[in-house]
Amino acid sequence: MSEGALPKGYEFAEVESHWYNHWEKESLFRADAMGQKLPYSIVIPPPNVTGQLHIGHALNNTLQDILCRYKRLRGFEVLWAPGTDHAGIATQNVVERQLGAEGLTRHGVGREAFVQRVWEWKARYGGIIINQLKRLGASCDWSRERFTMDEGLSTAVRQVFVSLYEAGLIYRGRRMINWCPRCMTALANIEVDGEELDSFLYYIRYPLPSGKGSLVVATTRPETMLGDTAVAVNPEDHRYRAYIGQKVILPIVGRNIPVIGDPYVEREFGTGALKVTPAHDFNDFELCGKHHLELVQVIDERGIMTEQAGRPYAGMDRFACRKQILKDLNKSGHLVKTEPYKHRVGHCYRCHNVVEPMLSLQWFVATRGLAQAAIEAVKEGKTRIIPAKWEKDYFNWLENLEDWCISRQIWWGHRIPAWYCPKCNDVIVSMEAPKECPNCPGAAVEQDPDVLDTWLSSSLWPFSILGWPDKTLDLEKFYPTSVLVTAFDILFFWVARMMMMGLEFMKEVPFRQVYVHALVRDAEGQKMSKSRGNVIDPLLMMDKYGTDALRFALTAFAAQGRDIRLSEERIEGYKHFVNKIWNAARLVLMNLADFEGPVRLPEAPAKPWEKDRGGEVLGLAHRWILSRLQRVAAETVESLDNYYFNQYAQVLYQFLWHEYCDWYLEIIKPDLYGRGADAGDLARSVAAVVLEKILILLHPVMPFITEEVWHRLPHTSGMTIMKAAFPEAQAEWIDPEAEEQMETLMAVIVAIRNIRGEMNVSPALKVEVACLCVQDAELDLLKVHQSTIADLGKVSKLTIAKAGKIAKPRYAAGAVVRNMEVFVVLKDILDFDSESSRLQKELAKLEKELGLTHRKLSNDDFLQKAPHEVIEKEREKNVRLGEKIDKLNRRLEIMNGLRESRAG
RNA sequence: GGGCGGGUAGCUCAGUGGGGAGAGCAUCGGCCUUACAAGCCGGGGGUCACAGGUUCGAGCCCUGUUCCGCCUACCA
Repeated sequence: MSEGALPKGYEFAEVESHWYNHWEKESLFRADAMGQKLPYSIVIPPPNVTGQLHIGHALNNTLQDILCRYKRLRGFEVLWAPGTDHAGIATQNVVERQLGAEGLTRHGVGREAFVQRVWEWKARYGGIIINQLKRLGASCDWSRERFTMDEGLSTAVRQVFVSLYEAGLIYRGRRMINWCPRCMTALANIEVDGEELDSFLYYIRYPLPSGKGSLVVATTRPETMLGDTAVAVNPEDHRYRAYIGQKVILPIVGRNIPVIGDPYVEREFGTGALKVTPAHDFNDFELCGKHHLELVQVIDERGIMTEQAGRPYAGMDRFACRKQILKDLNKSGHLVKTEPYKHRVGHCYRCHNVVEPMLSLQWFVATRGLAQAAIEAVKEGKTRIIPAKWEKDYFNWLENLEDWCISRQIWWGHRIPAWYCPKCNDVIVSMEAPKECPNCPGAAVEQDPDVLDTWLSSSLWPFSILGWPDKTLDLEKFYPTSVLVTAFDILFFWVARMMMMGLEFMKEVPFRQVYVHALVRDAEGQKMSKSRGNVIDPLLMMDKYGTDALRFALTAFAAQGRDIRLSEERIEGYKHFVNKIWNAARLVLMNLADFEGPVRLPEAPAKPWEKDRGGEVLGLAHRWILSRLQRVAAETVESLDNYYFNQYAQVLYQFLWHEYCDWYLEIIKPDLYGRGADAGDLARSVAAVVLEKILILLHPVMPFITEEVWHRLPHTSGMTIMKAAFPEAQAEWIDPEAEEQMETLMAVIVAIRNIRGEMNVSPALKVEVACLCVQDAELDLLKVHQSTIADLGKVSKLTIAKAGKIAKPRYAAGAVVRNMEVFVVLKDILDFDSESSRLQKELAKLEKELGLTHRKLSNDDFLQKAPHEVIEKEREKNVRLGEKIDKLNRRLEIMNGLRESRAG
């Protein structure tokens, strides 16, 4: 990858692996906690150790990488701290499946051996996602890579548990929780996904013992009737008021159960009568407490009907039982009717099985106080959520937060540091295992078999990854972190909990800002998922189009507050942009190959272009491109500082392609080829310098091609682009005059091309052009740049004259540009009809515009109330349009005259 | 039920203090012009969902309607 002319094609695969290895070898991602630079830090949202890089990761990490690379270029001490999450249930499930394939079960192999298996699995496959992140170009400091089950992080978890327990913020209690019968563990409320199901509402008759009358209840879960211990009605409901206090017979079972009154019951829903199953429903459990009802558990932890469900149901699967019950109720005439019904049913977020509400002894975090602090920190602006609309959801969630169930009945995870004495039943919570019960000398204690919710360890991530509970230099330098970059789907799972824990244990927010980015969806707006089969695999995309193209595509679509609809074609499209960069570089470097002189940009005095630089006066195109470069640099900073990633991508795309390539390089080609007046070094210097700056500006989003081309530039002498100086915008190079003049010049050229195109003149054919100017300034401008006009407009003979000094060419198509008239002479080929219709079309457009300005200017209210500048602008526009229209009208008259004379 | 976001060119979307409707892709026409056909040059295409309102002026602000998407909730 040496200097010199570039190969014809850009070989991204080779380049990407080469440079990534180089960066790692040179430790360019490593942060120095002792460094003097200002810190900028991000902790990665740790991917599951079982994870495969999906498109969401690709977006998330591309954005983080952009920020990190950008901040490095701007002189910050950047730490992007990476790692993976042990993902308790998910990982356990993966290894269980693996065991299953071998005909084994986790209970069969036993706890210790199973956990050993998981570690082996992790050693073997845990690095996959990390390598995929590297493939993406992620500039994480891998020397600081952590895993949530590392020794240090495990210590942090225990420390947190013990502290919260001692502070009374962790407690153990028997409560109603969500239970996954597949994973065989408790879940936190947030880990339950409500999925809408097409189901049925079943109406079941509960007769009165007297035989006279009955109550009909409506339910979606008929199998739970086996555990009913009451029927509830609304006490205000006159239909049922008389039943309150009486008993009804539970069909099939034959048990008498009371009818109770409670305002919780909705009169309008179903029949207005509700069957109460306290052991299997959150609300029914509430009623049970309030009305002192019995509690009958008919479904067990595996989702199997219990003995209490009675024959023949005991031992049946809960769904099989539902079918059987319906059959039986139907037979006995208790099933009144069945109607289709759509409702939401809780599913395990890991295995998607239907969860069961269950009464269970679990550990909880009391969240009220922690949540309050997390709310206040955002309200006080200590942490800013961007875009701000997410703050509302954040507040809302925290305000309604219930206690967090943190114990899981699985084996893979941080074991709960609680021990029980079988003799005195005391609970000992401590960092290390106690040798014996402190109350009962000699009594061995047993550790709680459960492990902690994965999200508990994740909630410590911003400080545990930096070494807490030790007082480390990393914590000192990099906590609080600068920003957390995440999708909204883990705002509550993770972000809110990090806020709570950070504030509790560090007494300081974990991050100054939270940037919430979009979700990547497919082209139809559907969430990407394997089951839908609509996933775009980022690895495949990198294989096909290169990492830079994928990153650029994601970035270009990362507008705030909107989901991304991604399709493969768009990624492919940005491969063209990568190609464009490569070819622009080829052109420049081709001409630098034999370039002896130093590549240099003149120093920037107050007005650099007014000084004679040893015979080299900076020409218009150079002044213009350098001026535009300053603005683009400023826009880059503005975009990235505000997380307008799409704007960042688009500004650079536009600048490189449509200004630098389409105009600047085209204009200086004669110089590069040694034919122009300004021949030589200056054009090469400016072209190379601007290219170099563009590469730096693009580097955050396209790290690979920028580094590769950078090294081919003659003056970078082996230095990495990662250590280049960021091209801060320099006001003294901003040159409004050059911008204005270039615009005029470009407008003239576009006018010529436009006529050629519309009149179907072959690009191979050079034409004669006349430009008639009113103003001296424009006349001079065109004269100075006549060779450029001739080159880019493909002009054989260019006449530039003061209006009125020469006659307007007769057999020509014309256009009005600013105060000038541009004519393309088409002596033999002019088609009067098409030219006249072209002019008419143009006229119609202008007249419509004129009508609008005219209406505004004849409106007194407008003249009185609008700001002066706006009125002035409108007046100028009015005059300009009027003149243009006059000219076109005259032109049209001539055209018509010519047509008649030719016809005659 | 509540909340949020969206409806702008054929498609996907920008439009971040109200003041001339934009881009990319697609499409059409013309070009192998020695960086690039993965390219160059040019063209066409929009009642900014609908209806009101505020304003001299609304894609943008307000109200209502409608369609789509998402999030949330204890009507079983």
